[in-house]
Order: sequence, then C-alpha cells, then structure tokens
Amino acid sequence: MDVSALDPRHLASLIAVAETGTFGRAAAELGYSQSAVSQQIAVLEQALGASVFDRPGGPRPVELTPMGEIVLTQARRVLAVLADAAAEITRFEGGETGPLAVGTFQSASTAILPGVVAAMRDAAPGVQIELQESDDDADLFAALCDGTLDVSFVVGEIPESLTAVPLMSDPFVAVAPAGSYPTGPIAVNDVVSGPLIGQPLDSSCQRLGESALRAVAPDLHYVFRTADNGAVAAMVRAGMGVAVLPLLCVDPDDNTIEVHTLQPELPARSVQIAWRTDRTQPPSAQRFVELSATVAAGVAAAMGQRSFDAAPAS
Amino acid sequence: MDVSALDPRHLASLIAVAETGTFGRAAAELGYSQSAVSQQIAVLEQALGASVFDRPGGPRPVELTPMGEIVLTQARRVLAVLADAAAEITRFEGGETGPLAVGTFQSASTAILPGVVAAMRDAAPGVQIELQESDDDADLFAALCDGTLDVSFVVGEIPESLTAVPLMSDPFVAVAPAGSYPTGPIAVNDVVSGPLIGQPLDSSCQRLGESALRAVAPDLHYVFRTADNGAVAAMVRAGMGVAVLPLLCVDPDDNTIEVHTLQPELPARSVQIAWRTDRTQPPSAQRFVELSATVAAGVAAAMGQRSFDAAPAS
DNA sequence: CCATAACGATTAGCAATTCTGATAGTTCCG
DNA sequence: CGGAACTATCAGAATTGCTAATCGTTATGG
Repeated sequence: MDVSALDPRHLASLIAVAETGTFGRAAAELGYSQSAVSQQIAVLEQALGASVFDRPGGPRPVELTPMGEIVLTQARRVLAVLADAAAEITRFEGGETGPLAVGTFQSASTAILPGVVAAMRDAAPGVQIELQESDDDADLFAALCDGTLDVSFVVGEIPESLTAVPLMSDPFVAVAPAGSYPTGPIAVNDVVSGPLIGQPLDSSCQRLGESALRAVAPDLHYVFRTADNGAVAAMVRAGMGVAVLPLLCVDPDDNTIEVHTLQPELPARSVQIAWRTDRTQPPSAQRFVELSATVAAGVAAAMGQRSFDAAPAS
Repeated sequence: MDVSALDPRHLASLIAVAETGTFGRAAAELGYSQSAVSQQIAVLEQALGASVFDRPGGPRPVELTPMGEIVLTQARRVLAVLADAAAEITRFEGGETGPLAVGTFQSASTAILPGVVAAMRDAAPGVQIELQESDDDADLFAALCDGTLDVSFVVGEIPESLTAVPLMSDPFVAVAPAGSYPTGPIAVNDVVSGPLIGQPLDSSCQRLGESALRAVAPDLHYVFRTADNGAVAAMVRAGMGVAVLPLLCVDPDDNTIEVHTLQPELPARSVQIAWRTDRTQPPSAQRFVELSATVAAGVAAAMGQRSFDAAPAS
C-alpha cells in the first residue's frame, strides 16, 4: 500500500458510495457519471489489493467490506484534515490568522504599538503577533532581510532591499528639569555646552540626534547613558544634565521635567514601517501597516496639541 | 480555496522544494523533471491565488513566502495523515490490526475461546476482538448475516449463506453425582426415565441433545433448566437428577460429579466456526479461524485422554 | 413465469491532465 | 563579460479520467 494510491477524490467517492448505498446516487451527489465512480472504486480496490464493497448484485445496495470500513474511517480522517487545511489557508489569505513577526524599538513600543496591537486584536483576532525589540535599526534590518521579521518599525535611512512608508515625524527636543529654563525654545548652543544625558550609542535614534548635535559642537559631554527612557528622565530631573531626545521618548505625563523645542531645530527623525521589497508579505501585514498608519497619525495629532516651551500642562 | 486544489502530489512537491531549496533538486528527489515541479507549483499557486515561493532568480535558492510557510505546515499535516492512513490499511491487510467481531456460545467461551484469544494476542496484538455470546445459534446466524459479526462459533446446521469449518466433535454425555452409577456407560433408557437437569430450550445444544433423547423417549421429565453450566452441575451433585450435556459443558476438574458415555451414543454435536460466504472477511479473521482450529484440536485431544465411565481422575 | 426496474461492470472514444525535453530568460560570480 | 545555476515556458507525447452506451445480474410485481 502506497500513499499515492490514496487519491482524495477516490476517497470522497468511497464515502459517498458508503453513505448513499449505490454507485449511481453517489455519482449524482458528486457530479460524476455512474461509470466514473465505478472506475474510481475499481482503481482504489486494485491499489489496495482488496475489495471495499461487496456487491450483492441486482437492485440491492452495496455493502462495505471490513476493509472498506477501515478505509472509510481513514478516508474521513484524510478529508477532514484536508478540509481543515483549506480552511486554515483561506483564513490566512484573508489576513485573519497566522503568525506576524513585528520588529519595533523602545519608543514605538511605548507610544504606537499598544494601539496597533489592540486594533489588530479587534480586526483580526487570529493573528499571532510576535514582537522583537531592538533600538538599533541594523538589527531590525537584518531580521527583515533574513525573513525573521515580516514588518518592522524603523527610523532613518532604509536599505536598498526594503520598502518603507513613513508613519510620523518625531522631532528632537531638549528635556530639562521643570522650571530650569525660561519659557520658549532653547538654543542648541546652550545645550551642547553643558552636561548631557542620553541613550547608548547602539541606539539608532541616539546616533541620529547625536550626529546632528555634533555638527554644531564636535565635543559633547555625555555624563550618563541609559537605554531606559525613564532613567534618562530621572537623571534630568536630578539635575545631572539636559537630554536631547525624540519627543516620543519623553513621557508626556511627567510634570517634573519640561520639554523645549530646539533653536535651530534638528532634522526630525522619521518613524517608518518597513518590509522586504522582494518578499511576499502575509496578508495580515498589510492590515498591520494600515492600522499602524492610523494609530501613528493619532499619536502625531496628540503630540501636536501638547504645549511645549511653556509651563507644564495639567 | 477549495480542497480539490490541494493535490497531495503538489503538496509533496512543495515540501521537497522547501527542503532542498531548488526546484531541480526537488524534482530529482521525487523522480520528476524540473519542468514538472515548476508546473506543479504553478498550479498550486494559481489555485491559492498567491505565491508560495519567492524566486530570487539566478543560482540562489528559492524561499518560502509567509503563505508558503502556512501551506507547508498544512502540507506536512496532510501527508502525515495520508501516510498514517496507508500504514493503518497495510496493517489491517496483514491481519495485524482492526476490529474483529466474534460470536460464541457458553461452552466455546469456556473451553476454546480463551486459548484462541491468547494466541491472537501473541500473533496479532493490534486486533481488537469484540465478543458477542448467545447460546442460540439463530442469534449468531442473524448477527453474521447482518454483518454485526465477522466470524462465529456455532453448532449444528449451517444456513445456506454461511460457510463453516468443523473444529471438533463434542459428544453428549450423562452427568451424574459421583459414585451414583457403576463404572461404565449408562443406557440412554435409564437416563430418560428419571428426572433430568438441562439448559433452557433457547439453547441450541440443548435442543440438539433433547431432540436426540426424545427420539428414544417422547416424554422427558426436566425438573430444572438453567443456562449456567455450574448450576446444572450443582443440581446434579445435589441429586436432583441426571444431565445430558455436550462434554464441553462439563467442568473436567469437578470431582463431585462423574461423566458417563451413553449407550447407545447420541449423535455428537459438531462445533464449527462460520462466516458469511458472500462477505469479504477481514484478514485477521482467517488467522482467527486457523488458530481456532489449532486450539480446538488441542481441546479435543485433551478430552480424548480423559477417562470417563470410571473413578474420577486426580 | 416472464417483464420490468434497479443496479454495477465494461468498453470505446474523447477530452483534459500531466509528464518530458528543449529552450529562453534571469541573476550571481569570477 | 562569459559561464554556471537557476526558473519559466512551450510544444508534443503519454497518460489519465470522464462520458455515453451497452451488457449481465438480481429482485419484484403482475
């Protein structure tokens, strides 16, 4: 017995014959001629080397042999699995299910992702989102290129092989202890001369901001670096120095620090969502991108309404 | 997506390509030409409405798309079930597995079946023997004819539609309390004149023996009937009367009763194993029949060595 | 007891499928 | 820039799979 002998169509015919009791009715049910069903069963029996039906002859219904019973059981199992596979594929095609590997970095994880994940859970509950976080774009790019990630939030320059859509612009701002600076923008020159708090250099947005600052003053005096944005804020609050960060990295509810625009402004970082151009995306990825754009637009709008350079809000 | 789109051969090709990385190697592995594999995958993709592989072009291996990953997973599942079905059928063909419905009657259950079941467990551990017991052959015949039973132990005349092989001959004997009769055969005339113990009339072997006795003496005086052979023996022991039973119904280890041959002998009942002629038998049934013949021969031999009509053995 | 009806097997022929072999097109590598 | 390693595509051949018509068998009803 070879698996190639078990043609699903033959098995379907077997089931139909077993259920209807005659080859003719089974044929009608399946849309075949009686002859076709007869031949299919004959082929099946030849492959098995045994009959699956006893034919009493005349107008009496055929009857399953013990072998037929066994094959019928297996046939039902096979067709059930086949139908389930088809259903699973259909669900995946509709973007309703399947794994979706998403790359992200800290401020996106904090400010944007939760909203997107919640929206995805509503729109496509079956999609299993697997997150991978790194503050270094290079990690995310590599994961995208080797297929570990389907889509990823990124900042800055996109490699050749990737496609990206911009979600929002995230300006660099200065973060200082509450009340330490007069209302209004702060001059970049003032900031770079003093002690600075920032993120480690393996963070892409830190490199972005730092290189912009270095264009003004080659020597920067970083007194503390941490990947934890809360720790950055705490150090600023403690008076150790000023931080220059993308606005998304700043907790808007923290009243102990204040945010100032920079004078002149640094080039804002662009938060984007990227995927490999030459790789076919899972259908759920498209939905994820759309929802990300919506959520990011909302975040950007909320950011625009916040008042900087002034007394902290409520 | 229709299940008919999921041809197992296409799925096998998908798996082979995914594992080897190229269409050509997959083709070699499957015994196809590269062209065939290419066309199979193309058909699959057309049916799915999506690519399953990204072809980077040039000498680099192809890569599964997310859709391809899903289909691959399902393909493995489908083929695994298919292979398992084929294996199950093969095992059944070899008589190694599957259900086997066996009919029996009390004395066969006691004297023959245990040995056969034990032998089957050794020879074909996967065969699930389902027993159905009735002392009336008619029940067993009916079950054989409607397919409830595959094979059955029976006694006496076989209907047209069944085939049977004789296993052993089982003589009728007289059972009396130990020491109540002189050594040697008992005349049937002596037996029929006294009170008798026997089985109910819905038992085929009782009908068989009783009609043989009635040929000698039309009026029989049955004082007790029970389907329980142990109860028959107990009543005999208690002196209520004599029993005329097939030898198989008598417990050989019971020293409180003694067995006498009858003079003249009644026609012995024939213990047979039967099945429906026009029904294809499960392969395990043949083995069961063979083992039954062996075991029954052993039982008959043991029976022949026992000494009747004399002082009870050990 | 014969006519009829219900059923599966068989056959011939046609259509669709499914291979093969050859070839063209693409990309990488030296 | 040429060769190597791929896949796609095409035409044609082989095979498969279906239909329609017909035959043989068995039960049923007059």
